[in-house]
Amino acid sequence: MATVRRADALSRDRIVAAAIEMLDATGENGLTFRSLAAHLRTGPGAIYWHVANKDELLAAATDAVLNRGTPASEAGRSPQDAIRAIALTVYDAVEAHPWIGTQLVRLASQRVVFRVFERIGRQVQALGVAPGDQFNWASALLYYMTGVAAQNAGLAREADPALSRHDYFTSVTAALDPADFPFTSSVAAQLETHNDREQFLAGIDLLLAGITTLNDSR
Amino acid sequence: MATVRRADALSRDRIVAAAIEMLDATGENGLTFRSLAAHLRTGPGAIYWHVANKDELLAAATDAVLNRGTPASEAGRSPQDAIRAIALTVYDAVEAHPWIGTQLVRLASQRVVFRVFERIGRQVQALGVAPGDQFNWASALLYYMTGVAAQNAGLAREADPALSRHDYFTSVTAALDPADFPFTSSVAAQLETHNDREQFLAGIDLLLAGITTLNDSR
DNA sequence: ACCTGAACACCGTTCAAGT
DNA sequence: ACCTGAACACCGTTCAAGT
Repeated sequence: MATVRRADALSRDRIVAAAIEMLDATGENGLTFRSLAAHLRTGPGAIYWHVANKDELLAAATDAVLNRGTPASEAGRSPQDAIRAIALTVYDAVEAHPWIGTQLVRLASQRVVFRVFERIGRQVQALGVAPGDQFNWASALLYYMTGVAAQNAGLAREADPALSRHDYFTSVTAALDPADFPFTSSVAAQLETHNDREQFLAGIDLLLAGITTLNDSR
Repeated sequence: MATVRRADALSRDRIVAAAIEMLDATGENGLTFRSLAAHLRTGPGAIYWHVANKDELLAAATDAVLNRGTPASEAGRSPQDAIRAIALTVYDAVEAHPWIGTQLVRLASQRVVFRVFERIGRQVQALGVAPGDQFNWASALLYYMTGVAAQNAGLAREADPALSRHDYFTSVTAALDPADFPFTSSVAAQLETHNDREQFLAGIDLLLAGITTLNDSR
């Protein structure tokens, strides 16, 4: 016999879903056990019956967001395209839920991170990379992805959300002395339209080009 | 006439130095305005006379640590070697002070980050990279570096400090089902000695190889 | 000008008491 | 078994009062 529950009973899933909603709406700083409990029309203590602590809650929310939808099958495309697709999945998830960027770097979320690592690693193998390089190069791809994610999350958390990243970059660089920052200033001056997603992919392509080159020369 | 001060008077520099000391000794979670004030034999309010808030204090501490010592001159070496040296400067600073890793991704520290970006960018220019690629490729190098830094900082903050990262990797992967994680498991099995610093450099070399290859093909 | 430390407005987490 | 909400042990930050 299944346990009888009130229709509005709490559950781990409902709590995680509500947490995601609040994180998306009010950012990382907007989620507290008190605000979450109020949202769920209960007391803060109730949440602890279903979730061990805030770290676990954030990890569960990250996990849920990254595993939404069916993971695109890697069949039928080149390993390079598969890696690009995996990378964009993560990128787009961070774009939609900036707070994940912070979580990917936390201990409680390492299970999710290893899932991405595994998918990347298989494609690195499919590229015919020598066994001795597989770990390093799969790691490089992952570090790059989490690096972008963490930066984006950091800015989303603290910068004015009304500012695009393009605006942000130009406003920060405008404060720099061009005499001390010739490269940054020259680059900022050229910058008309700057697409962050394309820039992210350019980095992935750089790593893929490196893998191809170094792999052939060994 | 210079202002007369007690020998043990507070100053921004003394506060930042004490903060670095405490961050190194007790980690990111060990630094509070109360503990810092106690260390300085004063009240928490006193610190606010010299420092706007905790974000500014952490940014100042990060700035101080990354700018210690004379920045190695880039003269006389190849751009590739110069980039490796810049990357290792950051890596070693994070190794010695793991808490910087978290800061490099925060808004208050962007000034320091742009200093690194500038140094990398000049070397990217020295490599003869086409203007249209300079921004993307310098960014890729920076994102990779901060990605590694943030991961290391995350683990240092939360994992058992007695565990080496090698131990950590094997303990996490041991909990994964080899059937679901064939790549991760195979890689973990091969892993005898795993040098994090060398792995970091392998990623930099991958990016450098990519730059050389893509640059020649355009 | 600079310092003190009590007080304010929060946190995450616990736990006795309820149903 | 599950929920409630007051209470505990903290935070960062402010500010009247001191020197």
